[in-house]
Amino acid sequence: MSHKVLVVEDEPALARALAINLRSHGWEVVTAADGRSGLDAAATTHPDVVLLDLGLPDLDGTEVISGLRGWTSVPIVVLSARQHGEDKVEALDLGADDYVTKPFAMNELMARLRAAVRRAEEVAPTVSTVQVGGLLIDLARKRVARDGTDVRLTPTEWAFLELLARNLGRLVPREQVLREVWGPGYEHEGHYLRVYAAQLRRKLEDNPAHPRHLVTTSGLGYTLEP
Amino acid sequence: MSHKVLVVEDEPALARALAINLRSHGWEVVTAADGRSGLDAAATTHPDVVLLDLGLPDLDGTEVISGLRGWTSVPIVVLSARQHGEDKVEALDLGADDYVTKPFAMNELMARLRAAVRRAEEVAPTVSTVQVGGLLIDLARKRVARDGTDVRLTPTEWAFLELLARNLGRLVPREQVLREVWGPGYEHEGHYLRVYAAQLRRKLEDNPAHPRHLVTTSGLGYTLEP
DNA sequence: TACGTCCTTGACGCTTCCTTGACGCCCGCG
DNA sequence: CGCGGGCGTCAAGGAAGCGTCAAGGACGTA
Repeated sequence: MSHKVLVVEDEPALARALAINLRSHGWEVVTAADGRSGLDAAATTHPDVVLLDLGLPDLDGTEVISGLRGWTSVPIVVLSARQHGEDKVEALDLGADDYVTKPFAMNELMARLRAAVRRAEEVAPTVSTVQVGGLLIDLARKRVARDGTDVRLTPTEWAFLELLARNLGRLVPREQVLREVWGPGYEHEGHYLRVYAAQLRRKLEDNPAHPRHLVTTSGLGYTLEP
Repeated sequence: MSHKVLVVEDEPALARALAINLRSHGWEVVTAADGRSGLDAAATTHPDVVLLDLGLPDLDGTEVISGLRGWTSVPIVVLSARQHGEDKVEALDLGADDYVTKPFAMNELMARLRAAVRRAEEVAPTVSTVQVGGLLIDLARKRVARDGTDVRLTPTEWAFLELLARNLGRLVPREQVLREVWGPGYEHEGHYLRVYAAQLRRKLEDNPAHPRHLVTTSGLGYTLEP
């Protein structure tokens, strides 16, 4: 299956070249043009690896690394123009996984990204399938089985459930659900949440009136409880 | 088996010479005389490799490379009169796989084309045959047999089926089918999907009205079920 | 030129899904 | 004690997607 890389790079030409090359090698690519949006993108898209240029306009590269390391262990590959060892050491110390110096060969960069993802997966293998009670959620095939038999979900129901499954056990805020399932601009359509949470419960819960897995936290959001 | 090469070359004499030589070496050859028709041809004929002359009348060669890399990872071998490294680097960075400078030896060109195809097949190893129920799908020979007897498919039907077969058991999203079978820009032509899914079912399913192999998931896409 | 193959497009009926509205419940707060 | 906001439920309307048939029309070939 294909992996997702977040490219944080402020120079448009290089960002574009990287995106094209990565896509042609089967990566799913998300780009951000500065540190702050890079941190945001990492939080919302959950990439498998981050490719981070140290020379950003808004934040020092080390701040971005710290900002990521505060909450995620996603592998970080640093890209830098500086030849010398000083901030290489600093970056690696802060928690970066690898370091590539400009100019670089695209082949080498690809190899290092692949290696970073591979190492991370050895430590914590990617789950393409999530099990919750009698529920088996197959993220790759976009399917749910309840006690062994397939359950039919509509596209929107699936998008909702998938989002919760990817954040298993974590509370997903109302606004994030609305934004990621219905798109930006729907952050205040709270009614949708209630309708679709009810539909999912009817299809997935043993007792829809007293859900044990798809739990509401009033005023905040929803959680898929293991 | 024979591979298909798309030759994008504006100079008629050279295009003809290339076509003759390639055919005599067992290649199936499709030609295009400018960038735009080259992109079209790539989308409609699905070559195994593209041989691209950078000096085209209508588009910059780099635009052609980007246009291809937006949706396909077919290997690209660039042909150029310019001796020096600048646009070589640019072409390779944009996602070209190899670079040949004019004048060139036909032998060498052949070897590089073969190598490009070989590398591509190593990255995405070809399972040469897929069996689902009474269907035997031979990816290498581009053939389908149903209960032992050959079934005639049109090129488009084949492209559709091949895509599903290469993702056996996985859901292939509507947009991906449209993009990879009809080319970029056709992502919203949902009607094509219905027409061709029906044709394939008529030819391949025991009961076309209740398909057991070519299954559609409403709003999402199609799956070839083992 | 005539023919055959195949892609494209239109029309129609049917099913599925999204959206929206109405209503009742619970709970905190004035 | 009444009120309002967030939540859960049900149902209806319309929009979008799906399956099918068939008629142009482009293209290559006899």
